[in-house]
Amino acid sequence: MPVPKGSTLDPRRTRAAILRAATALLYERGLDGIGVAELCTRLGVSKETLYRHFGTKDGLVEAVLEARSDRVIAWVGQAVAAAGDDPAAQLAAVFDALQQWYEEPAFRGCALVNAAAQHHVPAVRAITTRHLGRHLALLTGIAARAGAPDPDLLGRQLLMLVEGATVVAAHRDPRVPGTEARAAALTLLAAATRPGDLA
Amino acid sequence: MPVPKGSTLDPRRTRAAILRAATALLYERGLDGIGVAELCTRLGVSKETLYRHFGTKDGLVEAVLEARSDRVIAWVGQAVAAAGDDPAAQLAAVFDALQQWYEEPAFRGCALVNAAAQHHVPAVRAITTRHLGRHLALLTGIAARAGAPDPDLLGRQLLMLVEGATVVAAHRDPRVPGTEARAAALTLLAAATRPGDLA
DNA sequence: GCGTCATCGAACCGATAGGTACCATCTAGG
DNA sequence: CCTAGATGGTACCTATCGGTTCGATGACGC
Repeated sequence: MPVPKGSTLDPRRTRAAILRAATALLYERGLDGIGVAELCTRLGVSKETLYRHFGTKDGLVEAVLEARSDRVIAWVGQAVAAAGDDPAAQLAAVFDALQQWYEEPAFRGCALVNAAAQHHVPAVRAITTRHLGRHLALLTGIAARAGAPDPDLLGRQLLMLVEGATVVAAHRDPRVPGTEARAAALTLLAAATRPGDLA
Repeated sequence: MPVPKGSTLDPRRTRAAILRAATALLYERGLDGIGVAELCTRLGVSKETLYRHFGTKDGLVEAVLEARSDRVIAWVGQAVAAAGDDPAAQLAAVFDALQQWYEEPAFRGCALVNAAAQHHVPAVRAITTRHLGRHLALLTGIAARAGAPDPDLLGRQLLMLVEGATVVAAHRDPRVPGTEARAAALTLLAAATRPGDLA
């Protein structure tokens, strides 16, 4: 039965629904781990609809990744905003949020970084690079507000902790990396803002 | 012409040659980015030979990853051994070696982590987890020799820096992460071994 | 020297992938 | 109401992939 009896028939809503459902499936199974056919049946969507909205599987993948990056950055940004004005508290909030993410049963590492490891295509790599850039900007902002003498440097070091914690959480015990990375991050922040003490 | 006129015909040597050449290709193109057919032509090896030695493409992949893990760990271990007895110098040597790696034109991130992101298969994940474990043991050893009160914790934090630097180097500027991660690592080490100063 | 074994090259196979075409059917807007 | 557009379902196409098989040929151990 084409067009089930009580359906909504709103292209934008359809597109958003596909995007949301496809995000989870592609993350869980991997970009090449699920075909368009199965994807469609799981989404409850016909191939024609999917291809009309996204043109190609790569188009869908890119849209999924863009949306995911937006969501992640917004999520971390909210955690920071909810942490008040103290830069150290904001930094701690970032890693607390990460730890919370790591403990989700579906956690499989950073979707963007994973995607770039799978599709060596420039488009995907560009999205991932941009994602890391946004993450970096967030961390650099915290470093700057904390009065670090070189906020860009400290921001990059913090980004390494974020990404490293994510990798370790994905491949080893996911219960501790966020917390332990948080401690490391706070140590780096303290050392940077008290230049007389160390190194 | 089967069996070219001046060839060596030594199974072990053939297997090793396949392994070595396949490692580079699979790393550069991705595990699913190159098929067995092209792999064989590039290797100058027939399909039958490849399948007789490795059984299946997954078998080849696993052998490649195992060998790569061995090589990487040995390489880092040598860098540590060459750095003398000072734990801080050993730690610095690790990140210097990493930085050197990042600057190779063919650098594409950690082959093991990339592989795990591509093949969600348990066998590959296990190899990657073991690889991280070996890396962790190395770092924990340095932490212990430095007199850190909780070498396991510091080791895991250092591992995060290693993996994070690798991710950042793969997706952003590869010229600085090693050096900057090295500085962060030394800061963590100093903070851990001087508990009175911070945190 | 002779048989065994390793190897190449090529043909071949079934499965599956991404993508297209067509049509029946339903909603949405006027 | 009635048309236009969105959708589901299905069949289909072509390319490619992993893997198998076979015969020809040469190296190597005995």
